Amino acid sequence: MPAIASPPRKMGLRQRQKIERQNLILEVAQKRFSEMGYVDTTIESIADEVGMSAVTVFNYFGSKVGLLFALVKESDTRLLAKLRTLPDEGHEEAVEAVAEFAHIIHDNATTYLTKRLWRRVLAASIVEQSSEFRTQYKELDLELQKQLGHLLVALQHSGKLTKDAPIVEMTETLFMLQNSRFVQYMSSDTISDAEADKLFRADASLVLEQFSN
Amino acid sequence: MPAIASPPRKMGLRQRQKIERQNLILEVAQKRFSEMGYVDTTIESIADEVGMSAVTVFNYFGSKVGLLFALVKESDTRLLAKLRTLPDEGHEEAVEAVAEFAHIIHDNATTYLTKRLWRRVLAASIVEQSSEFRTQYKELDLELQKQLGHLLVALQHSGKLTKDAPIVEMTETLFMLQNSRFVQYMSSDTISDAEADKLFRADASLVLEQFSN
DNA sequence: TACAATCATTTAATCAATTAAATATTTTAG
DNA sequence: CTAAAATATTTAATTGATTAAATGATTGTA
Repeated sequence: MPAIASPPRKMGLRQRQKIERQNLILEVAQKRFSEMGYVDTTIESIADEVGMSAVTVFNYFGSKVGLLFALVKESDTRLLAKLRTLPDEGHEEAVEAVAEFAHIIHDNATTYLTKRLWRRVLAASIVEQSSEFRTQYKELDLELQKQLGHLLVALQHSGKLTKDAPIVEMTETLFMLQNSRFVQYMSSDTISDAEADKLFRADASLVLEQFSN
Repeated sequence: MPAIASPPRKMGLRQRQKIERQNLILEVAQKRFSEMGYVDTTIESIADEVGMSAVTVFNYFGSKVGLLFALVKESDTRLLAKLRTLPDEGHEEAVEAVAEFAHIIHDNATTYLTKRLWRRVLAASIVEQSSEFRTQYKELDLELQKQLGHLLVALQHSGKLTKDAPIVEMTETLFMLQNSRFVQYMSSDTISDAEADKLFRADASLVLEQFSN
């Protein structure tokens, strides 16, 4: 996996090194977290591999979950890029389109982090009261929901949804459903992609059907 | 808050003491967790108050979250008792009935544990891979979903829902929604009961409306 | 170039959960 | 009633994240 940002020129040595080091840490963290799992990866072991002290890693990312969240941030960036192209494509059915939306999210998520790591992320996003994590996570959710909203509007314009469909409420409810199916999917080691997809389609049908053409 | 079980007679001293001690620990844990929060309550401080060693507490409940989950179990027992009486009462509307179902869950939950503690519980239920916690939590969910199913069937029988309503799918989807609104409610310190209620009603309407009489 | 102010990194300490080893209590069989 | 077996409890490590104190490097300025 590639580093996030390349160090821009015209920057003090300090800044340059900082970014380089951060990327290095992220790379190693991603590898070790994925291979060994979150708990069995000590910050020290990461620090050792990149050749600095554990406290330095700590200083960069604030805490162990901070490090994990930094990884999530990378995955988010990519996800949003992919999603923004979605409403343009023509879809046969409203349910199709919404299922595709969900699929992109799942696909992006599992490509970058393991299910076990996602569980950590989800747990942390619930529990870390104030701190930036929860905020950061909320913002992503909000952005995703907005994208889903765009999608529904596009579907309405292309006549796949009726004129009187309550877009705002549907967006809200569908997003909730997508979200909880995501959690369900990540929480289970046995559920297949196909099953997860099927479950969400059933949800979406119940909500969309009455306003579909 | 009362102890869960009273020590039955005709039981070795050991068994007797065990139950007494467990209850004592639970009582103190409940108090300290609620007052100080989960992180700022050390097992040691609980042990001190009940006059035993920290390791003993550990032995009884396996781990710190184990102790928290033991508290949840108590709350579950009460919840199920309350819910089982629900389908009997007559309801004006399907949405009403389902909203009441959700309300009972929220009410019971907040009566017994603080929101902050619930976040810990939710997080742990996601993250504790195999171990009994996840299993235990799943079982409760299953039982709750079953109750919701009963409720929908009752609504159908009393003519509040149409004959052709797909009960199974609706139960599944509504339960997912209820669950995620619960998480949302617990995750936010600012959202009011009324707001949470309103959000879930909107969800439920979207699902139920087309099959309501 | 030199030097003070900043910022980074490291080494040393803390703190709390968990685990292991040692000790004590109950139970049970004779 | 008593000693071995079974079970509980405690005291003594261990471990790993986080924090504090000390050390080192870089930058901006005269």
